[in-house]
Amino acid sequence: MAAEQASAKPLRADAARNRAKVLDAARGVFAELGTGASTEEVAKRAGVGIGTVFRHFPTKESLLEAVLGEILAGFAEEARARGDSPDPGGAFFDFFQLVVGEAATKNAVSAELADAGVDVHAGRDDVRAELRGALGVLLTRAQEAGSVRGDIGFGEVMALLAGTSRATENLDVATRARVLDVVFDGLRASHA
Amino acid sequence: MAAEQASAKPLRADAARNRAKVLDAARGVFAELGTGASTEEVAKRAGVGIGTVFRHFPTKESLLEAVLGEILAGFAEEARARGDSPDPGGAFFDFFQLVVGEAATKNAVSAELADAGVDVHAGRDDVRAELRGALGVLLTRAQEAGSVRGDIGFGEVMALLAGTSRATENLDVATRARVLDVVFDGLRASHA
Amino acid sequence: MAAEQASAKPLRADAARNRAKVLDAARGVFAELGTGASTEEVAKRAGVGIGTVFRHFPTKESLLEAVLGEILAGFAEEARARGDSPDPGGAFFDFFQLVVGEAATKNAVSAELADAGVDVHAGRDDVRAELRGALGVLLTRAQEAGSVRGDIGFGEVMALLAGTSRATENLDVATRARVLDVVFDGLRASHA
Amino acid sequence: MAAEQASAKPLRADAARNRAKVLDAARGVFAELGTGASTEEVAKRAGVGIGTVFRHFPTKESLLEAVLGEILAGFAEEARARGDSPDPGGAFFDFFQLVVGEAATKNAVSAELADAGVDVHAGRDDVRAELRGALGVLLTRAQEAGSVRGDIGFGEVMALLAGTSRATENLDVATRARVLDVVFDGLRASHA
DNA sequence: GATGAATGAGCCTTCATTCAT
DNA sequence: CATGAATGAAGGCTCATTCAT
Repeated sequence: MAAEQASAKPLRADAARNRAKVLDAARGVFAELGTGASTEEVAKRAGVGIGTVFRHFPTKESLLEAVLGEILAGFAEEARARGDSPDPGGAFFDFFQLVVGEAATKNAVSAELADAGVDVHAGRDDVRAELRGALGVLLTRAQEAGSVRGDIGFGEVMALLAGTSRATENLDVATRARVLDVVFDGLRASHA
Repeated sequence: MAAEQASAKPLRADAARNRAKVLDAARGVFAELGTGASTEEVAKRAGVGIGTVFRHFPTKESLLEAVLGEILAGFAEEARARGDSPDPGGAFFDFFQLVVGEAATKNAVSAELADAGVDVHAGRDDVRAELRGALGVLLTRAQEAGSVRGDIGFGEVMALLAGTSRATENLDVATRARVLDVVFDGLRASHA
Repeated sequence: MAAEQASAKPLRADAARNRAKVLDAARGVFAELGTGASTEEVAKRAGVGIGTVFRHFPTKESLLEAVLGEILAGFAEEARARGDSPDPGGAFFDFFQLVVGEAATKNAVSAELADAGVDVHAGRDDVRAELRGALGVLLTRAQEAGSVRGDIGFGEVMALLAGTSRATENLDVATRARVLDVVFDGLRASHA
Repeated sequence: MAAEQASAKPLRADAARNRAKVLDAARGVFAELGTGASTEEVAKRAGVGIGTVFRHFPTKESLLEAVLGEILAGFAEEARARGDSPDPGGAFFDFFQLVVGEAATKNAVSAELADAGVDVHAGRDDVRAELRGALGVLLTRAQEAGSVRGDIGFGEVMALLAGTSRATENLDVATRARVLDVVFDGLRASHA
């Protein structure tokens, strides 16, 4: 009654633990091996039977979605945390850099980020909405503060985020910094 | 310049024709269906037996590489054609836009473009060198003309090219234009 | 009537209730989905956990057997009820038709009926014996009354019952009636 | 040019041989182990790789259909061969017995026979049509000769065929003979 | 006793690659 | 050289059965 939290079933303690293990393993595996990695590999890394993976995520696609959801949720969280920063511009660019940096390590992140901008799969709309909301705040405030050009919206930022992440994936730190600098300058441009 | 058939075999006329058919088909198939498309599909579209595909490209990966090579070669060509433009800045941005636009249609292009920036696969170094040369000219001239910031090089441009292509793949035209505008502004920035 | 719990355990009230629920559900599920239906489905329909199903029926096969037993028991009951009919021939054919009609609805019935004629699985001999007894009475009386040919026994009737059920499963009513008519005429034949 | 025979591709000699081997193996495997037998088993018995089975029959279902088709075609052939017998009644019953006898050995036959009566799967309509034609002749002639009752058609006969086959599958010879006798008498019955 | 999460063998199917024709 | 049949590893997914809670 008090804290029901999620949606349907409370999920037994061990089941929840396994679900988390699987999700974690999946994140790692897909990051390292790409989304083409086998479900078996995920199971192995999670230290569970393959049946367990499929019990929690009845489809490979659903597993992918869940991973993406987690990532996006994490980003939304980060965005939210910066929502009332006294330095809106800094907060926005800080967030941008964080996301891109994340993608540098985990290969799959950017791939999935790309999907996140567009729609594609149902069910994750909630997470996407959250991210849209939190990032929207960041963006709007930065624009109002004059730190970010006013002629772009959520869609453009997501695309830039995904694109820069992708572009940056296998680059050395210095080059990555320069690329990011270019994009940042573009974002600042007073439309010119 | 002089010598045509780089390495060993002169390649009979019909063989060369088949090689070309396969390459064309592969380009189309991978563009439409992604790199996950089956080799069989390529053979079918090329109108040849699957054995023929494997005779010319002993591995699926080698076929992918060849396709990438073709794409890069085409881009190198385009870059070269703009090498002595009286408007260096225009030439550079024109080229950039052309590449990104191409990727908008052919999904696989950007995926492969990504690899092109870094090294990854051997054998394609020659094409990459050509592209580097031609694009280098475009970039340098644009920088000398003050149209592009001076603190970036080939690597950064390739990354931006790849990233923007990816970011832009599934966007509507208007959004795509805006994203491109941001990147362009970033590239123009007087270092800031 | 007298003795209820045949063999070992008295079985707690709720346990017995669960057993019944499972059996009922199984009957329905197998009838609708065929014997290939999953045990999980049975559990779901019964409103119990899958563990409960396996507690009562340690094997899917044993569950199948139990279902068959129930069906046969039901038939035995029907046969018994007609055992002292003043119209032995009518009783026999009436029973035959009843069984075949049942199978028309519940697909699995006939499949299992087939096994019932022969031996196959142990443990169900008691039910089979009951059916054999009750149907035997029906048959013998019908034969003595001259309504059914005398050169056949229980085995033949069971085979005919199973076969006709099967044959009749997916037929429209009219055709089914005609097929039944043929078999009935054959059963009546004075050996000829 | 001379004998094109089939439909699309002439099929290389070895390919045809393999197709036949697979079909034969499938027939045997499904007969012995039921239609639930694995495709792998079929491949093993045929002495080919599993890929070969799927090359010829892209789906397990298509393999099943092919097997059924072969069986039906064989029956159609037998029926046709008896089409102009001087003894129409004998021809009909002879054929009936032949089919039922076949089923006695090969378990799957009757299972598939059942489907054959109704429609179920497309593609096999041609074989079914042939059988319908040939058996139709047998039936009509037998009816005209007064050997078979006139109030039944192809559908009834197919159902009886399938049902009797099923009923008879695991019976000893004597019982089988008696069951068949009953059905035959029913078929002869002057409508009664 | 009941529950349902965990397990893993096994199934169908795809596809890169090889090789006889 | 071209062809396409053959191959078999690998992948996604299901399901009977076990066992900790």
